[in-house]
Amino acid sequence: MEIPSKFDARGIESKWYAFWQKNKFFKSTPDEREPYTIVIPPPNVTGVLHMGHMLNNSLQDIILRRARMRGYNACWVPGTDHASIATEAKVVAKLKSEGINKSDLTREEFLIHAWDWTDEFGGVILEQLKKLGCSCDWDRTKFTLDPEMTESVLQVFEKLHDDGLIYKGFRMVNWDPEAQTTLSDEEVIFEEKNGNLYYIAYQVMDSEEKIIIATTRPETLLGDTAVCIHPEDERYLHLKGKKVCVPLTDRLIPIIEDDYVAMDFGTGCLKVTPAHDQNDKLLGEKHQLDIIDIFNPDGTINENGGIYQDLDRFKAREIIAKDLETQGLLIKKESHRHNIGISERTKAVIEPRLSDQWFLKMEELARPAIDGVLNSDDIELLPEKFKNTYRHWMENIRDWNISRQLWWGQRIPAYYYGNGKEDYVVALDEFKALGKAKLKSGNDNLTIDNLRQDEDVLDTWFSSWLWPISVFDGIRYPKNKEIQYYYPTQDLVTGPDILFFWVARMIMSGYAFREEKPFSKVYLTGLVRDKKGRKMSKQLGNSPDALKLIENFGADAVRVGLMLSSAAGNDLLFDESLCQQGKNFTNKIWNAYRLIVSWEIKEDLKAPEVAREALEWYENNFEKTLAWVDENFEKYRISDALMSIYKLVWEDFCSWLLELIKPEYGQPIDRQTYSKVIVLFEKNLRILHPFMPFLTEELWHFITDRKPEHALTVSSWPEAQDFNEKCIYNFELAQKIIAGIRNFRKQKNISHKEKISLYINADKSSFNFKSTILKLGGVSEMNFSSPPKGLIGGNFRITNLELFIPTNTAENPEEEKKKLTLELNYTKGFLSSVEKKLSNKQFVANAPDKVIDLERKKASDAREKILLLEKNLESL
RNA sequence: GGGCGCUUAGCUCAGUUGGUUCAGAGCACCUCGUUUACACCGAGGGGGUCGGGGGUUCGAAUCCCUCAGCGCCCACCA
Repeated sequence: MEIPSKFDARGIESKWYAFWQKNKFFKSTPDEREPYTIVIPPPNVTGVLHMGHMLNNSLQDIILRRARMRGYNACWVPGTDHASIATEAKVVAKLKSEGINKSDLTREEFLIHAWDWTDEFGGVILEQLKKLGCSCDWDRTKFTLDPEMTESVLQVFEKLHDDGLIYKGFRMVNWDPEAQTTLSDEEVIFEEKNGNLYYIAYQVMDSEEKIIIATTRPETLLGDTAVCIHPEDERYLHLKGKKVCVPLTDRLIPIIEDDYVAMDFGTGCLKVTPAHDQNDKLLGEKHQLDIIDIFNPDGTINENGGIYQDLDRFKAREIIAKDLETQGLLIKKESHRHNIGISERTKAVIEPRLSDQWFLKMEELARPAIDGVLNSDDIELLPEKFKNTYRHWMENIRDWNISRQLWWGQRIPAYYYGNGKEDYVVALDEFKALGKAKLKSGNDNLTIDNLRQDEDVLDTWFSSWLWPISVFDGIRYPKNKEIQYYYPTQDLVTGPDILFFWVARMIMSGYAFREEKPFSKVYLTGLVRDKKGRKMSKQLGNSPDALKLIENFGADAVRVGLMLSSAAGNDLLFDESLCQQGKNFTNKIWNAYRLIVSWEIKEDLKAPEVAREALEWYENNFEKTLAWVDENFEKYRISDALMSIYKLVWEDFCSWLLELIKPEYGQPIDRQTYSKVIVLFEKNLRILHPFMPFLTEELWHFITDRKPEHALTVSSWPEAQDFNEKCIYNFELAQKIIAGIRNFRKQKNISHKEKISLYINADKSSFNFKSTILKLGGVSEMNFSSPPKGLIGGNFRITNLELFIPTNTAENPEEEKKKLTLELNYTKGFLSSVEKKLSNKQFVANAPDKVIDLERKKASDAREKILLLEKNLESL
């Protein structure tokens, strides 16, 4: 049967994935083995695979596949996140395109649409992970809105509320006018933008004077309830106690004094808008100011804005500025760079807004999480530099706004039975709520109809922070077999962008609800960027289609391409050429296989010396590399591990071992050599398998004659053995000699087909890998002696060996002489510099012995070389 | 504004406690080579004042100071 010379990934990937699935190789149930657990960072249920997912999940798969091969009970729990705000925004947009407004729907109707959408697109991304080769236990797939997951979330809410950690507060929150919900502080990103600083004149009452105030947001003057000056600001002392008129209105507001005002910024005067600024709110509370909210939820001006009602906030800013100008109240306008908060999801400019929201007190929860990561090393954060960021955030942690004015998500289990602020109870369902409400109110006549459930839902992260526990149902059943077995999990692999959103909170929830860390190691990957270093984004269109990549290059190639240049924590500058490199590698392995199986085996043939040498070296070399690979895996230096395997297979196995044992064209190979090569090839496949699962599985079945239900996936990771360092060193010497010979041929224009003879000034008995040099150097005769006098040719050095190759072509003696003289002078110069160093008393006194020995050796080598060069010069 | 980190070959990065794995790897590049597994290949080669300056040391890519450039996180002086 003809084997194609190019490896075609397409045909085999789905075949092997189905095979693995059918045999339940990825399925995990608790048993007597040690578990190795990873929970997936759940992607957005309606998301599609992007480069970040590919990187992140390839890493998890590589780590987990190796663990599985090493005999652990490997369990990778997959799942998706309901991503309340992102998904709800998508559903709203879709409905809008069908002519349906969210506001026209009831909550129940909207949720039906949302679930339809989820059922239609949900899980697409999980199918895409299968294409990548991810070895998840799909029977365990979870969704953060699954009934039991939701129940866990509500149970946690109830507990935290009972413990007094969850409270309701009227606070300044981040309002997203686009999604019309509040956001947590973490969901707001700040961007430096150009804006204007407007200088506006406020007429002081009972005075001719006007007071000038600088602001970036003139439209908020509609909500001004005071003007504030510094109590010691001499410029304004005489205005104390007076009132000013808010421009464009007839409202009078007081001038108040507070040392919060910076005298040196703007005009030293501040307008106070308690409804729309955090600091103004504090000022307002301190000075008991009125609060005038001027915005509707969608960011338009409300009825408090008089003639400006219904204008969008940015339009209102424009028009108000213009009106001020016409009235001569806009003194000046200067450009000003400042930070603007933007919604992470919708990119809308955040509006600070006062409202009733639910908060979670964080300080107490943070304490064990700080200790576990920073003091006790209970959890390891990789790379370590993130420890600092983590510390800073945790030590300055603020209460978490967990309520969202959305419908898609877990509805807050608070039930109101009266109109008072505290007239509510928290319970898992309305029946339990009723009982509690009767008890709390003392009113036995309450019925379910008297209860109103809070309208808000919980922040998505309030369900995902429980993920490592709730996927094993450890909230509802803390003693169940699964959670006891799989928890704490081993590794968490995710991007640094969700360190606070998710990782830190999981750590807190782990200690809070299990009194134990959720995972031992956190591996934070870099961000995937394009080759120009720009973030990948839809707008830029620089994000390659992940599935297209798999189709074009094959999943193995894409995985290798991603891993080859992604050191932990470093951003990955992705370029398709990386995948090409991966594809070239798959092809190289494929062709090595083709070569091996093309050999005809002859049973009574004796193994040639050169094959014996090569195999001995490769066996040792393999063990050395394996030890290094294992070490890198322990340090989570996955790309380094892959690189050493890459070189082992491509250079050592293909370019050296196979070239050495390859029989002459058309000749058979002996059984012994063949069997050994197969064993070694199979070992290569095993260490390659976590990186390239499909290709290796395919080849493994070709070269082994195991039963069909066996698989490389569930074979074993090779156990590192002792190796002979000396053997490896000697082979390297032989490699250098061969390279020297090849260089020599090139210089002297001697074809590689032409046999040469070689003189080496070494003891024959101490010289290994003779046959290797004979074969790859094209050497017909090796003499372990100095060349006879008068022989024409050239010589060169490899470490401490002197080599001489006779040639037929006569050298130009003058040229040769010149070259030798040059080298002689150079060596003499080198020697004198070393001797000078050795005669330096300070050096001899302070340098360690091994350094001095080294210098002495350098000197003696140089002396030897000088002698040799002089001898050669003489003979010319 | 505060904190953290980075700067080594054309590109992406290694470089552990200062001293033989110290100037490295992969890719790219240049030269040569295809009846002989693979041109998605082979053999060979060039290429770096280790961001600049200063210091400590017998010895610095590595430690200290300083300057410059870049990146990240945190922080609502309107």
